[in-house]
Amino acid sequence: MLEFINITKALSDENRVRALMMLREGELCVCQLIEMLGLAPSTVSKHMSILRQARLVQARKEGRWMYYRLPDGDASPCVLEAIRWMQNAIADDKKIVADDRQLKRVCKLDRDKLCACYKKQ
Amino acid sequence: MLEFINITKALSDENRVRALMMLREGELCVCQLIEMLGLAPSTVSKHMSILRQARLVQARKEGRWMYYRLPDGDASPCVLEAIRWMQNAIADDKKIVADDRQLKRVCKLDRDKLCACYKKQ
DNA sequence: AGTATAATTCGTTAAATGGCGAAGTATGAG
DNA sequence: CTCATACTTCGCCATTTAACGAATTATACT
Repeated sequence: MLEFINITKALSDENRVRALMMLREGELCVCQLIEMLGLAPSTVSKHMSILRQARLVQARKEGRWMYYRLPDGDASPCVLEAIRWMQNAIADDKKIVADDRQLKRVCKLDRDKLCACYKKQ
Repeated sequence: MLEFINITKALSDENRVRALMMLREGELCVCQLIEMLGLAPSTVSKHMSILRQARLVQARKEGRWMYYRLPDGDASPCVLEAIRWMQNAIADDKKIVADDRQLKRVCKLDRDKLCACYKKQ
């Protein structure tokens, strides 16, 4: 029950759901997520830690960069079903489609431009 | 997206999830849900209206009694998938199993005893 | 008509949540 | 070693949420 409620709570915020959907094609680092979501770094970090606690994402640290990705196949059935349900439910959503397009552009930026998200403030 | 978030929000409260699970065997009236959840009538009513707004339950009024039930097969795929996921995820949960047992007892009480939930206060 | 009952709506309160910036941590570059 | 960078943690504020009791609505019973 606790696992289930943790997952539904994690999925009950639009920005977290958008972040999860952005990870469909593969891992992203936090500065890419900051750029995409348009939120403060601290806010994005908090969101990712909530997703991580719900086991909806896995994390990998490489040097200064933290990468988040969807869990692999050996994750709990509850988690895997949740992700499948989410993807089926909102893959065609307007905002998600727009994010998909935007993400392609963001992924082409080099690290300097990406991390310009910090300098914006 | 709005539909999806409404559903995840509705599912992110334990009492609402318990209520949904109690409806697996068929419809229940509000006083039965009050008895089962051990919450104030106004609180239960609010919970059911949230579930209803998310289309996770349907309602039927018969005289003074309001009955809630799970949606039938022609509900939206998003809703149906959510319910299936929930049931798979927590059918074996300790609290849910305890509720199942308790529900059998509550269903045997006659209306007078059931609606004693109002007199308790 | 008048009363009792089942449920909902309203108003309030305490706790949780999402947001931010400032401060802290850890890693790489000079 | 020192500094910049990528991220996280902390402390704060505004909003939302879950809970309750009181008041209200709707339906039956007498």
